[in-house]
Amino acid sequence: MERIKIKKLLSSDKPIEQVLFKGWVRTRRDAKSFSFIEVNDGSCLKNIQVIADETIPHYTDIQKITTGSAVSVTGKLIESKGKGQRWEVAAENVQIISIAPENFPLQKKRHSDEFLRTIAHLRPRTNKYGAAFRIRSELAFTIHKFFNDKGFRYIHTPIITGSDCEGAGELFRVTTLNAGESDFDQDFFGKESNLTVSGQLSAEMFALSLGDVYTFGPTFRAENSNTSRHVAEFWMVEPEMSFCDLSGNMSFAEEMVKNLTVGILDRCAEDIELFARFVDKTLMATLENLISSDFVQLPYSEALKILEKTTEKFDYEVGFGKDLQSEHERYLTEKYFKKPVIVYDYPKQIKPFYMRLNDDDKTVAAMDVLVPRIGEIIGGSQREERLDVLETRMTASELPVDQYWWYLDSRRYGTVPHSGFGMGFERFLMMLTGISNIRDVIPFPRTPNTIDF
RNA sequence: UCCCCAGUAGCUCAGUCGGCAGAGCAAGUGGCUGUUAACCACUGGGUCCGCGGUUCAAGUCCGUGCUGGGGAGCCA
Repeated sequence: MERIKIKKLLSSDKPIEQVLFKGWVRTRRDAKSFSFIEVNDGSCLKNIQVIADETIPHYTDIQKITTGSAVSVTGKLIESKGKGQRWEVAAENVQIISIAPENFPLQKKRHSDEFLRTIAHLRPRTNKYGAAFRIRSELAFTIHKFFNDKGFRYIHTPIITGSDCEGAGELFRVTTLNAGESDFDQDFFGKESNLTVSGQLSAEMFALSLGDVYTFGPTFRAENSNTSRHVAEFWMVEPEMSFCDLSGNMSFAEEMVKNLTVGILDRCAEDIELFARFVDKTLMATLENLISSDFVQLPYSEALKILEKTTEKFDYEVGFGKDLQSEHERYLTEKYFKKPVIVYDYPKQIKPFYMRLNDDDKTVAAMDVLVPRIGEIIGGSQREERLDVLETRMTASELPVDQYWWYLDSRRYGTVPHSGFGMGFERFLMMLTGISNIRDVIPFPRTPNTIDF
């Protein structure tokens, strides 16, 4: 007999004479002449209830089954005689695959996220984390589907890079040298190399050949960040589009955020419901608001005016040339507009060299998408396509221009306006689930001083 | 890296003014029951985060280190 997933069993529209399924026991309760066993196989949030009557083989062994044990069950799928579930399985045979001893850490009660983080290898067996990682998987699929439907090509940009290209923070060194050796000529690549902080520069080359492209892969930052929104290894989605200006970039970001949210609400309704009930009571209202409202498009200079006018007290003052602080961003998106806000045209001195210089010579065509509770979820820009302007800005930023010869080539040969952005995959998951710590939406989080599992 | 808070049973937490180490859940035993975070009774379970100090006496006060959390910066 073929094994059936519990998700399929529970969605059956009629009884089934013979079924076989396997999974892990969440709880067992003894009645007078039989035992209730709840089994979960990870295919969905819900467990299936098994009725193991005392007349079935090995009943005394079945009574020793503990939470966490693995079982294989055959029997009949019947309508439940009890309340609380439509279907249950009248077992004909319950085979114990393995018994979890009494020190199994997950108990039939609520555990704290902090505790579960210390057993990250077991936490996907809980309702909440099982749901979170099913949603994570579905979101990845939905992203690929969205881009594929839009005619974008998926580009695998390098994980190991040869220079401090992106200039976005501290890098993780990649080397085969031994400790104490620092002669990069003798290193594996013959020069200094690091883990990537962004696939953007590579993606630009492919946007300028395949048209619309995206990358979706791991990204590494060696920043000593200790917050609920930062990890050293995370995943980023980076679309890059030729013949697209900042306005098109912003519209596209909004369309993508909405499309992915709608997709997950549709594909993961049951799992999202868990978060709406137990993690964030305002989740559904927040997501409905996100889908139905037009995102605000707000020039940086206008954002400053709003922040200067308000009576809200801030720890940091605002002013042209100063980047918006978290408190400013949160005020704009959570209190002032109460919906997602795209701030654009930032002062050039606080943004990287590759962002296109505006005609005012003071701002660049940058844009950040801010959402309530999370803050910045997307950062992007129209790219500087003019060779002379780009070189000037690189020199001003004291970058080793010669190392970027290949990047500059794209501006020498058939350069065109193009735009793109990076979206934090984990931050998007936080927004979708209401989970407040980024360490809880990635299977095995990497943070300063922590590389367990 | 900076600021703030916390660390007590397997888990969640209480512990008053410095004076015998506690509860619920979990585990074990027994009972009851179409139960559903089942229920009832009993039993076992402690390096009070580590180190140092003050004191007749420290879970409690002081110093220090470690770990975790919240906030900030950096950013996605």
